[in-house]
Amino acid sequence: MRVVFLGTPDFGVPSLKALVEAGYEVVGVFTQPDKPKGRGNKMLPSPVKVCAQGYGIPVYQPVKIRLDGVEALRALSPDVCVTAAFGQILSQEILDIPRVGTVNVHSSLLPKYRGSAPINWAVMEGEQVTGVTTMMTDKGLDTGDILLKKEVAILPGETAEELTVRLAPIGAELLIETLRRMEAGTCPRTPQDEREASYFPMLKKEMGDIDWRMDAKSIVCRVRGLTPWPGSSFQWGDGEMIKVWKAEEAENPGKAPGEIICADGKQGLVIAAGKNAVRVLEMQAPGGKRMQAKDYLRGHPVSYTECKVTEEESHGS
RNA sequence: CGCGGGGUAGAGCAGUUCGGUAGCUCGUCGGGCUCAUAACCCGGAGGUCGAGGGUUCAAGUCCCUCCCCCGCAA
Repeated sequence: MRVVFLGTPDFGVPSLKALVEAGYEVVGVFTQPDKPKGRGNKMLPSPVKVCAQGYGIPVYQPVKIRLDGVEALRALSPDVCVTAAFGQILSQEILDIPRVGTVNVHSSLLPKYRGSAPINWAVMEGEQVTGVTTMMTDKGLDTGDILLKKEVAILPGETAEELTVRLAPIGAELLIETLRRMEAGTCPRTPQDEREASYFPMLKKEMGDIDWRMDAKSIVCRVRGLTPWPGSSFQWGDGEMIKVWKAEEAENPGKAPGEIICADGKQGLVIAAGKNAVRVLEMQAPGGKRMQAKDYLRGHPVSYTECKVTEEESHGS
């Protein structure tokens, strides 16, 4: 089978590797163009590109595949296309190119958590189980027929970042099984149940602003789900922004949301929330590195008595 | 050359403006107090101040070069 792989971040790498190692003829890899990234604005290739080059597979980086990538893809005459966190929307014209169709590896139990950040949202919503799904891509956003699904438990305290690392190889395995069964003609294919469907939007930086009026459990879930990007942060009164990397629920002796219950090297940092309170375990100040809250507090005495409480601006969108 | 912060004891920091004996909190080790303790008291160990060069009677501090780390923005 001639396979064309489309993917961009780390999540896709195990799938690409699995394809190659399972003996599929990966004739081309599409990935997002290199972008200036990181300190110094160096141009950085996507993880999938690096992996593809390691195998000597031709790499294509159209800005918008549905506009400037169609001919390149057609020229590869793939039997099947495989996508895994590619990051670009495929047009019907693109979907019509591979003979068998386009298989997508999606990191949730579809039809739940459609959208571009399923892992983050599942964690943010406090789910205890999620998984990966392979599906036939169609014109809609994660709406195609489901092929195979595998459930995976979300561990207590696990962050989206950690879960992504665990899910990626599981997705790769499921992908190979899916292709094998498709070739054997034994792969199930079932339409998604729209009544069960849920869609969650792309992450935005503003989602990282901690709203101390929410209950502590939700805040902790968001901290986990928004790791590593955009991260969760709050502001000391009118002072520095602090990024929270790790937190847990704690008791609130009756303080108002945003009030600092304690902040010293011995007791650690505890801030009142809408319900209960949040104990910050790992934090990071601007310009500083990530560290244990107690370590931070030893060298940075805190004089504020409360944190800025997110005001007015209506959330959502 | 995108903007900016930083590297000082095992950890987190102060000290650098204006050169003059290396400080703080915690940890650690020893001792004490206590029914007891993550509490408290006393004492100790632990540092090529990121690297190299320069200026100087004298450099953590001033000058030059380099290495490494981090935040923002994308």
